Parts: sequence; structure tokens; C-alpha cells
Amino acid sequence: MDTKKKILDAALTLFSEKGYANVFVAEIAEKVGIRAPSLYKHYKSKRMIFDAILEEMKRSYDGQAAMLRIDGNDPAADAGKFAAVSEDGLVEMGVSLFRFFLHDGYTQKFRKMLTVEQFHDPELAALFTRQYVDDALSYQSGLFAMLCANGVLKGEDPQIMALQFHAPIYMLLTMCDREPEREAELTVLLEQHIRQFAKMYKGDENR
Amino acid sequence: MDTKKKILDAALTLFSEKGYANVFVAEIAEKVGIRAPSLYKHYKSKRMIFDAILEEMKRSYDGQAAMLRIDGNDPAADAGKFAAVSEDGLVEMGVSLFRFFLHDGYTQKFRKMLTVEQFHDPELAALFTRQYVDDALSYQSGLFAMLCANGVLKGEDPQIMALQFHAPIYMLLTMCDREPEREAELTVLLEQHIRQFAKMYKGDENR
DNA sequence: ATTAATAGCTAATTCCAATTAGCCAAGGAG
DNA sequence: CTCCTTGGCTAATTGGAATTAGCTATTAAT
Repeated sequence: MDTKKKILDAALTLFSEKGYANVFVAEIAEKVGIRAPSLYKHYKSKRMIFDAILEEMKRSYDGQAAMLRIDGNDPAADAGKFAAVSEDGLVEMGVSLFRFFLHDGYTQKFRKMLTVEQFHDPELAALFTRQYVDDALSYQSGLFAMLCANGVLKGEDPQIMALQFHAPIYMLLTMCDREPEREAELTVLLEQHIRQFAKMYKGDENR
Repeated sequence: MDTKKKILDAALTLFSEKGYANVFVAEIAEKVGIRAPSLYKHYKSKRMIFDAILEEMKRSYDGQAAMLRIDGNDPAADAGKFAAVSEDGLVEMGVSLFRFFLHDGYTQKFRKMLTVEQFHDPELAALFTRQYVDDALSYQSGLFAMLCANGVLKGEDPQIMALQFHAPIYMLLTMCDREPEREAELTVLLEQHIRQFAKMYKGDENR
């Protein structure tokens, strides 16, 4: 039952691992437990499967974005939480969010697939940048602006703060995508990064 | 003449734009100005062309690494230069290095090709991480350690400093790879990032 | 109970792209 | 001058992978 959904999942997994062109419809079918021609009862062509995945991706983006935003989509609301939280709390939060993005099958596969297909189509390129950079930065900018206004953090340009916070995290994430065996080691770096960032923008007390 | 070299260039360009599997040998040939079967006078197969590119990439890596290292491969030697340089000088330096990596055809195509093929083969994944992350970080760590020892900068963990310096730059670079029309806008961010970073780790004088 | 739609299968078919065969001109070496 | 190597060409050949044809079992609706 719901073979249609199973096909999307199987295809997404394969596309994210090998890229669209390197996946045979027969492979997708096998993963689903049927034969290749049966796929065509559900999708008109291989391309259509890809397109359906893209649709899915766009639809689910709000869901992912919500996750990215800790628990809401209003930086102002979140700022209070952060203000209250300790450095350790911040680390805890960052690490668990990182782990979620790294291990959640859906999220990870979307990310890998977009990575691999990003140059095929300007639309995909734009989607990629929006999803993994611009939106994340714009949310975090708002958050940092808030925290600066509150006097919790000290910084002049929230956008740059966001870039400096987000880029290292994203880099570590993609490293784990490539070499999962390094996760432990890189998680340590992540933690140190967040700690250092917090300290740095906390104010002037050095230590 | 030197068709052999022209083939590699044409193939690299195409592979970086569309990925190995989406490029037909006929396209490569056309770009070179010959017919597909003639390619086989130079390379045994399409795969061999790819492999030759990889070889080239590995061989030329030292060259690229040297560039990355400003002008040498010894952080200690470079540290002096940085110590002397002004904040503006640092920005100038960073921006021009960024521009080089962004526009140098060879460098850019390698980067894109590795990006697109990174999950096909663990060897490529490792190469990617080494080339664009680990080596850069390890060099920069050395540099920052030096500058901290000199008292030019103030920071506790050079490795984290390197991560925080390098990751934003790399992120901006890949954004330009995807959407070249945003170069101007992103260059401004780059500049602000470097400036902010320098200020931040300069010492305690806030402003 | 019959019918019609659904979703699977095997066996074609089709298409396309890599590679091979086999021919030919140019040019350097003996 | 002839020979042989080099690098190009056109015209097959091959192989593989997407898609189509056409059959069948199941199930839900009339």
C-alpha cells in the first residue's frame, strides 16, 4: 500500500546517494519491491519522480524551516529563550539541532540531493541557497538583532554575526555528510565553536 | 595541437557544469573540434578522461595549496606579513584571494566537479574535505597560533579561530559558484566579515 | 455476479550513447 | 621514395536502460 510514497522515498534515497543520472529505474523499483515497469503505473516517467520529489521538498520546506527556528518562526519570541539560557544550554541546543539535521533521513537526503544536482538547473541553485543560507541567515539575523537590542549580546552587525555563527555549523554538517565516521570529532568542534562564539559576543569580559 | 590537453579542459568544463553522467563524449568532442570516435585515439574511454582529470587535480593541488597559503607554505613566514598589515590590508588580501578562487577557471571547475561528484566515491569525498577544509584549516590554525603568540591577535583556540574565519568565506564562495550574479553583494559581506573578524580578535578595544 | 479500475508481471521495443572497425591523409624517419 | 605512425573521419556495432504492450489477479462498486 501507498506504493506511490514508497517510490518517492526509495528514489530520494538513491538520488541523494548517486545523483539522478546514475540511478536506474530498476533500482528504485527493486528498493520498493516491485519491477521497473510497475513504476509507470504510478509515475509517467523517471523525470516525473524527480519532479514529485522536488514538489515534496518545497512543500515540506516550511516544516524544516520551522525546525530551524528552534520552535517557532518569530525571532522575537525565541530571543527571550536565548536570553535566559546559559552558555551550556546554548551548546546543548545547537548540538541537538545539528544532530537532527544530520540524522533526519528526509532532511539529510534533501540536502545531499540538492548538493549534487545544484548546477543542473538555476532553479535548484536558487532553492539551495535560499534554503540553506539566505533563510537561515535572515532568521538568525533577526534573532541576534533582538539579543543585541536586549543587551544580551554585543555586536554591531547582526547579519555578519549570523554568517559567522551559521557558516561554521553548516561546514561541519556537510563534512559529516561526506564522512560520517568523523561525526564525533566534528561535534567537538561544533561545541567549541558555539562556546567561543557566545563568549566572544557576550561582552568584554575575556575569559 | 595538444588535443589531449584540450580534451581534458573541455571535459573538465562540462563535468563541472553537468556532472560526469550527464555529459556525452560527443559533447566533449564537439567542444574540442573533433568527432567522438577520435577521442579514443587519446583516451581509452570516457572513464579514463575522468581519471586523468583527477590525476591532474591531485598533481596541481600543491599549486593551489601554495596559493591558499598566500605566498608560501610556511605559516611562520606569513605571520610576519599579517602582523604588519592593516585591517584594510587584510581585507584587500582576503578579497583578492577570494576573487582568484572564484574566477580562476581551473580552480573553480575542480571545485564544482568535486562538489557534484563527492558522494560517488569515498575517495572523492576525502579529497574534497582535505582540499577545501582540513588543509585550509590546518594552515590557518598555524597562522593564527603564530599571531596569537606574537600578541597581534588574542584568542584561545587557533583551530576554532580558523574555522570561524574560513567557513564564512567558503560559504560565500560556493554561493557565488551557484549564483554568480550575486558576486557584488556577497563580496561586501566578505569584506565585512573579515573586518569584523579582525576587530573581534584584535583585543578588547570595542569600537 | 459482473464489471471496471488498480497495480502488478513478463516480454518486447526503442532509443541513445559509448565504443569499435576500418578507411585515409599528413608528415617525419629510414 | 616508401613506410609507418598519428590523428582524424564515417559508418557500424553494442549494450544498456527507459519505456510500452499486453496479460492477469485482486478488489471495490453497481
